[in-house]
Amino acid sequence: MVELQTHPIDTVFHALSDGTRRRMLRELAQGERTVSQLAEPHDMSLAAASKHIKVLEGAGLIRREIHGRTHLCRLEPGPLATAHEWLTFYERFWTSRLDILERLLREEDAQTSAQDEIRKSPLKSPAPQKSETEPETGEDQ
Amino acid sequence: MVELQTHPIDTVFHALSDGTRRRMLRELAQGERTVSQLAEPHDMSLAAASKHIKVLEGAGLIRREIHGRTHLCRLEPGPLATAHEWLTFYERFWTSRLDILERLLREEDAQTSAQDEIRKSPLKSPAPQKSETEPETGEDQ
DNA sequence: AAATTATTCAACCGATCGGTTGACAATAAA
DNA sequence: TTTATTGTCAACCGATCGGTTGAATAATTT
Repeated sequence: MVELQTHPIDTVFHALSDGTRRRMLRELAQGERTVSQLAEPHDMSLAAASKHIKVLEGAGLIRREIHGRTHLCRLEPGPLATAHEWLTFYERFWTSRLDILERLLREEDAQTSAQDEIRKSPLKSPAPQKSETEPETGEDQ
Repeated sequence: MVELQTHPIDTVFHALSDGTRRRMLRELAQGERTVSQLAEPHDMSLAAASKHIKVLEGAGLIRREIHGRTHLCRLEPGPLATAHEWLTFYERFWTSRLDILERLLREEDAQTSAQDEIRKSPLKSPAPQKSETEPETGEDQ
């Protein structure tokens, strides 16, 4: 048993990296659900869904209460807050006006310097550079 | 080639689920870095680090500019903003006073109703229930 | 031209992932 | 007491993950 340290946030981000599990969280945002209620919309065996739920539970994203033969799950927002906080560290990179200006300058620089030698100067961008300043969709699930 | 749809945010959360990659992002928050600069602090082969960098690139979290034989990487905050936004949906669950009250009531209810029958009422919590209201560490990496 | 440096690629490895199936345990309903 | 219902468990499967090594590529230095 080696058990090399796995940071808790590893398991949170891992849990969130699966669409099925994200949909389950969305469902739980509406209120408590049993295991079979959570499983129902997903095209997979109950056992598979049960595993997903266990992953969410392992990440601390949900908690379950056992009432007789049914297990009631509810959202546990703590780890989501932690992940949110973690990402907030990078907020300045997508909000700061300075940074936007910086990026624009870099792109402009890339265009004008497309033909000159790239020898010692460590900040040129000769790559194809498709205009991608807008953040991607976000969407459901 | 089946290629079942993988949501972009899947790859973002997956990229973030690894400590090595999160440390690389932190490093890139300080400024641009070459592949070997990013690899250096990590106890693994350059090839392994290179793979991590490719994962980050695949998730759109970084972008690289090739200058001769060196690859300069820089942070691309868009996907981080997307993930942050995604998590923001759940913000009300960890901020709302109403929700805190709700949770407190639920815990109190659990204590007082520990001995009465749990038959038809769908909102009882008889589980051991260790007090966990505080969000976990957050920390570095 | 030869040697060094920066990086990727391809093949391989064991571990983990996401799914299946079939059996099982426990509760609830007939 | 029998029968359903709810959910887990264990074993298995192919795919992906995170790492290795050795070779290849490409640019720079000597």
